Amino acid sequence: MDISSGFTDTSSPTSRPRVRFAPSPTGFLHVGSARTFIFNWLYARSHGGTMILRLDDTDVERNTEASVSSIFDGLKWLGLGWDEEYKQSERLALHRQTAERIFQRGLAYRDFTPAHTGDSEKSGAQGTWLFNPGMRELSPAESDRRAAAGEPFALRFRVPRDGLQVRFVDAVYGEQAKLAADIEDFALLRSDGMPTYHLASCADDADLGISHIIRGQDHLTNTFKHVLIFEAAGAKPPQFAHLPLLVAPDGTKLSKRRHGPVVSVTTYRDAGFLPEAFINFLCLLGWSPKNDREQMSLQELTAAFSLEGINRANAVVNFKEPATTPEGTFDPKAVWLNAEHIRALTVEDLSARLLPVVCAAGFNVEPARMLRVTPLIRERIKLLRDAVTAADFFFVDQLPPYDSAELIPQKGDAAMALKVLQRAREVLAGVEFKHDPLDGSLRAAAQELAIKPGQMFQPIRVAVCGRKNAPPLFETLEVLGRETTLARIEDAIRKLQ
RNA sequence: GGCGCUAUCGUCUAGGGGUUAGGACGGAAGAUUCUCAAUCUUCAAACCCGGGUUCGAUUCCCGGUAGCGCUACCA
Repeated sequence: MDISSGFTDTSSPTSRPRVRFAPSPTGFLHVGSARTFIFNWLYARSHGGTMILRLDDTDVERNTEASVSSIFDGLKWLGLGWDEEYKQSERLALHRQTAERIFQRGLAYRDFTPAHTGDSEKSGAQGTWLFNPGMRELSPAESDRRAAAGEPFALRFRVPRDGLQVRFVDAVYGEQAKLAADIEDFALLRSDGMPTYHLASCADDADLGISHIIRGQDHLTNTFKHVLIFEAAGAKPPQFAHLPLLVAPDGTKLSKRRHGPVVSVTTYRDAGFLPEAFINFLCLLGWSPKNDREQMSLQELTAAFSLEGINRANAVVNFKEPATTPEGTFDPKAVWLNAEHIRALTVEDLSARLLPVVCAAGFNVEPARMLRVTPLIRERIKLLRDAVTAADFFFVDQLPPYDSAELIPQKGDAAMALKVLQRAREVLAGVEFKHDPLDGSLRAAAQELAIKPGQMFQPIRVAVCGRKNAPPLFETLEVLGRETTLARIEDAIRKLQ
């Protein structure tokens, strides 16, 4: 008889799914984990379900507090939140009870073999890797005797060795089947009594009433073991949905060691990504709304999300391998999406997000001023950080030094630049500092000097901005004001003389 | 090695027995413009290979190849 699950969806249409994100605190939150969190969250929200955060911290050796706070930092930035929170290390009693129940049913056995020291004899004689010979067949009496004598043991699942097929249906990968004979007698309890990931995870999933397990595809083959555990523990396995993995351009799975900080969520935060843009980007990796939509708000994503839209092939996060320049390393699509989301923000909202970034860069900026500058740079920045270089001249008293040759307009010379600036000084002393009057008077001045408007504007632009590429001139002058403008033109004239 | 999964432009993807194989990012060219952006237009760019099935396969099946995953008293 086959052990199977998931062939029928017994959940009624009205039942609320319960999903969980279960990171193990052994490192920072990386982008693949973030995407798993997001997909779970989206599924829960789009079905009126419950999102659960569970720290899978059964590996005492490798867990760190720093990792816990790093994961919370990342999740907090995403801003999605969750409904319930658990820590596996606080649920050990449940895990042991579950192990005991499985053992009592004869579906697990004690393995007194000393813990493996390494990868040793895995590829040895065929079949021997499946279990430790001798232990599986130990008589109950002998097993009890050695246990009573205090001999340490690991508890192993007694995987059926007949022709049994373990089956489940994956919402993404379809029907899955595997011969139990190809599954090793995996451990449930370590010799120190601590549960393994497989046991703790299944025991908790059952106990917490998890209805859908949405996780990385690296767990696809583990799921056969999990189905075995659920059944042995007398629990109905939940629905499964495995997500294609996020990989680096070289095809290998993302790792900080190999690929650097681009795999950490906080790197995106610190570079000035909008969380909603980052979420949008991650959603497009391995999932598609199938309608050519790309830029989507969280509401739109929630409405569009479905397990059917998830595809099966690994997705490359297309960052540049040598993580040299911070901005140049990100996937160009992520950067583009961020720019799209920036433009979708109201000026007030964008301004409020820009302010702390600019202040953190060392500029002393009033909120009111930021609000006036924001419309001038919003189409010129892709990451929030870009505001620092795009708008610096609005925030300083003294312009940083620039080459006076920059003041010379196209097809002109220093004499023309000087003439332009001197005329501009006169004009700007009298005109009202509003877009239209500035436009009109400066164009008129160009005509008087018999030069093109561009030749008139460029020296002024460089004089007030300190560089050639900048926001539109009249709006810029408006924000800068007469005093600053005239002072900077004065400086420019001095540079030319 | 064993077992499992996957394969459409450089990247993310849509599609699906008969299509000019669609979109997006990035790239190139052009338009617009006071510079830069933004915007608009255009262009280049893909069905891994081999067998079947079929009137017809990129699509369905099988095999190969490649990549990835699991194969721990890690998760």
